Amino acid sequence: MRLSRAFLPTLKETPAEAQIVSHRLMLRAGLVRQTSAGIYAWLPAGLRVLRKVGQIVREEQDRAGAQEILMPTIQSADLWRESGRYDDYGKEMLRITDRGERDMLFGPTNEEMVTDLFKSYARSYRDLPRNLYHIQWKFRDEVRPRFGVMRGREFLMKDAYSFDLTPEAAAHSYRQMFVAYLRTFARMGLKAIPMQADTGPIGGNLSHEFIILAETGESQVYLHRDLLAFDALAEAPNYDGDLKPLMDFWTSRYAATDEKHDEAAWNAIPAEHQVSARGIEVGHIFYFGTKYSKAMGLSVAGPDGAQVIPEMGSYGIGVSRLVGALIEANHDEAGIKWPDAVAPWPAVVINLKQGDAACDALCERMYAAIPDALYDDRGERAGAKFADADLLGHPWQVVVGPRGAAAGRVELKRRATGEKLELSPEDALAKILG
RNA sequence: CGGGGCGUAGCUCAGUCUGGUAGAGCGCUACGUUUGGGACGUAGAAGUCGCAGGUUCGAAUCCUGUCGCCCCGACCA
Repeated sequence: MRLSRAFLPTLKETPAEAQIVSHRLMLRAGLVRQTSAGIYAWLPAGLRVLRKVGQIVREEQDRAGAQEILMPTIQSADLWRESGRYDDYGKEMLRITDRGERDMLFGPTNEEMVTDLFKSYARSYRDLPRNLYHIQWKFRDEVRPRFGVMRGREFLMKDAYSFDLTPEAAAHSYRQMFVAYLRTFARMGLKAIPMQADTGPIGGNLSHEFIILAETGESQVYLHRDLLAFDALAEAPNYDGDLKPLMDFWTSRYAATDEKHDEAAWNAIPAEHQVSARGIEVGHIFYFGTKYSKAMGLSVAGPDGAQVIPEMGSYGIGVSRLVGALIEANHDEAGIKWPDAVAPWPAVVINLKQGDAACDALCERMYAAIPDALYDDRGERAGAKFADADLLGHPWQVVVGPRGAAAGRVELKRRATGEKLELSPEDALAKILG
């Protein structure tokens, strides 16, 4: 994409409504535009990130054996009356009436719908286990939206729903998602720590929140320092095998949010291993048994012919929230520092002197050689281009000036570290593409 | 939902107390000079002062209502 033709409206000053750093940078870098409280339009750069995040989520869900579907945003109130949640949900649910005076709603989540959907087809235990997910916009009419896309009213979420014959099988499905989540966040360059969460009426220990550490996090969290050194991508998991050892490993150190914090267990940890910080919840998984399957009349024939009510779990990842969270975790004074995996563009080629034949030629050559690169071919001054490049946070900046072009050299800057190298075009390409 | 604050040019804001018919910086357009970290000069374009009533000879300014947005708290992926 040539910047001279791109819809990439960057701002020098921060709009007054933005308080936290990710919100400020998302507005300044032209990633999103607020259209109402907690509702955002995604501009080209932001949409690219949103899609990359979603794609990583999708790949890891598929790898773990979940299957993608796409359910509607608008749901019938009748579905929610079956589970009893229509009255329970309160004003957070956006209720709509259609032209036929039917009660509808903009879905805040999809347990009812997916259970009803699955019920239409599942007949026998042979139809289990199954895990269905979708990545869809949700709406929760928050009393007080804030923090930009991290706490919006409309948000993009991946939600998966597992159906199993027995609690033991459901626990396996749960572990599959647990492991898939570790990999998903790690691939985005995030250290997401699983922390035990409230399980509601089911009990047990099958509910975890995945939390990343950031100064602007919404909740206080406590964890053992070892967890920060664990590598979620160290080995490719066998999703059909026994995942319990892996999950046990990840839950072997203390990690808790404020609500679940246990002072006694915390004090047992040597002070130098204690980490107390703010955290952002980016994922939440839980097992809830037959709550919805029972209420919605989902049952299948078991091996012995008797009807069995499937055990269910649900698994959420805040896809749009992650875009904000990624910025919270990767930025400096000048702007965003995108991890390679989610950057809107892998590199920007900065032409410091349009009209200089050698400069133009070398830029065109670099631009053509880097797949999906951005080319700053605007007639701006160098400082403006550098400032925009730092703000947009492209992982690599390929700076081509008249002196370097004449000598057959480019300057390669790594945004994450600030490291700058004078290289031949070939060596620069090797570093970027390597 | 309780408490507080703010709506004036694309963005950041001044002007409101003390009514007299709209300003600055940035951004934008044109031209010239510049050109490796958000240049300078000259000339321009751009606002029904959130909206609706009211008071007044006259309202961005005073009064009433209303809508929107933000912050703190309670709540939440």
